[in-house]
Amino acid sequence: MLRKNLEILIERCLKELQKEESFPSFSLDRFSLRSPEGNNHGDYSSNMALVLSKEVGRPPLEIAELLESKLQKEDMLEKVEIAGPGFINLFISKQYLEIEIKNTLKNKENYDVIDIGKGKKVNVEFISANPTGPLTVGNARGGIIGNVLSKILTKAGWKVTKEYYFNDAGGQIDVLGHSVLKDDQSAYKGAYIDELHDKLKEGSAREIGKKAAKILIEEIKKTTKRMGVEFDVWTAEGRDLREKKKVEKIIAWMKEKDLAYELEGALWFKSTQFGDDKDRVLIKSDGEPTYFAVDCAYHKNKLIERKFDRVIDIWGADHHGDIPRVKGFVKALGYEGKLDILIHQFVRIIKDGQEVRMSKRTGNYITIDELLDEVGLDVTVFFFLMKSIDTHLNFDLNLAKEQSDKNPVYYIQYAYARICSIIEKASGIKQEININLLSHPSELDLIKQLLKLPEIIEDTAKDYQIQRLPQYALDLATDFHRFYHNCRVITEDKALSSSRLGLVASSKIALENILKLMGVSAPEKM
RNA sequence: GCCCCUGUAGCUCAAUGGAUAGAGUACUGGUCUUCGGAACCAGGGGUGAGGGUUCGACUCCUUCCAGGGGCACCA
Repeated sequence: MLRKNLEILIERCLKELQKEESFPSFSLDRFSLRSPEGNNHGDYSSNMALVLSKEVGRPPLEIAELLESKLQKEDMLEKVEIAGPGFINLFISKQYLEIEIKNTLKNKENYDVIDIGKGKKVNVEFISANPTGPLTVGNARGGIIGNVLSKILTKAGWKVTKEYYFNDAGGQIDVLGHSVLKDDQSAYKGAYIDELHDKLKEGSAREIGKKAAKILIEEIKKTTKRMGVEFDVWTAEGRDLREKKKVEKIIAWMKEKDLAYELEGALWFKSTQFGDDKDRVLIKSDGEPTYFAVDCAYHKNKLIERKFDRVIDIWGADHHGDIPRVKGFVKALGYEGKLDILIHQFVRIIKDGQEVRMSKRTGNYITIDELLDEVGLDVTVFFFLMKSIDTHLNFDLNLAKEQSDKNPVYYIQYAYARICSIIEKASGIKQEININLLSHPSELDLIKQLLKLPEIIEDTAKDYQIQRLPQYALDLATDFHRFYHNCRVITEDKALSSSRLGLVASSKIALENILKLMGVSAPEKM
């Protein structure tokens, strides 16, 4: 990996300087090594001279010069420049690019596999909507985020379990039963309630609620599959936690550790000891455990019983208030730092210029299935992925439908289809890169872009900023289209054709990988 | 009242504290058109307002303005 090898090289040079110039020692993660935006700032740029200036006690430019003198001797680099206030700009040599780009052809679709996870276990839990109705557009955002993160983490060397957690019993399911019966305690409305009403007639509200939930969870499974999500584990609150007495066990543990107390007939968890702004009820005065109590049992199950090294919960913005209590509990368990809770902001649906207030209680919502029917999976996925999860996004259905023809996702898929077509046409030509024959700027830009995919995966596995992926896919497609426009692949010159064809084959692997990571199809023809 | 998120180009959104704030779309003009034109190239437009931190701020701190969400013995 290009950036990784640069880091190793820089580290070596720093160590030499620590000896020769009696620099203090420092870890590399304090510096940035990034691909600068502007032209002529090199392929990678380091700010370390700027950062080190104060503690070394020398001006940035002087430190930069010392490093420059070391780095200049390296074969991996074509050129080292000092610029601006003290940036060290690195230009990668063509010889080194050749080694890396040939590796992509050798390792094929695995060229971007990295191992920062080191085979450790991570649990990604997402969507987790209760089976009281069909999944809505709001659930789609969480689904797409969770799915992509799971794929990224897998590529990055983690052993990933995708999990859906739902309620199969309790108050909400009783309400569902009443709704299906359409009695005076009914709450949910919609076409699916009417269907269930015709189907389920015999039994109490509780029994009917359970039956309805079972049917609905099967529908949810179909929908998630249609979204391209294959969950590994479906955890049911009643079946997997409450009936197995896991709630009682965690509460007994809390009492034993003096983390719970009784007040006004209820049992409370001392969450203020762990950073929450007030204590939280575990057992209500009617003797029933709260959702929070079950959630404690669930997190203990994930962290301790199933031994996940990292647990990621992906929640909607309406649950942000629950973070302190759940994190507080995990801290009490002694597993602080192993739980990441990701909050994504709401999706507001605009239809015919009007906001659709989504509510299962009013029967007013757009389902994922409707969205997929109208807009299609590729466009939907891309649309959500392009935005940071912190964005409050407006999803204008009319606009999405109207604009699906000019959606950027087609630009990327088109590059892929184009590549497939070239490769088919060039079936008799060898794919063999000779870097000395590739000298057009658009060829070298494309090569450097291809080599960035592992870095994209590493960064995203660490900071979860998934909007980086569509951004990269667009950049890559742009570099390919530009290359295509400037450099004819199939020519009289056999050696040149082979080199360019090798580059095309590399591009195919990269585009296919990034499209697959996002959950977008890679069509050979379109 | 308290807590979380957001405010960037006409619109939808990017930008690990870095250099001249970038894409798409829309608009204007151009290229090429025998490997797929759903292509390529060029242009105009800008960080909600004020203060602070520092070599350097869209980014961090603070005050204010505007919008969304949350503050249950619901789940």
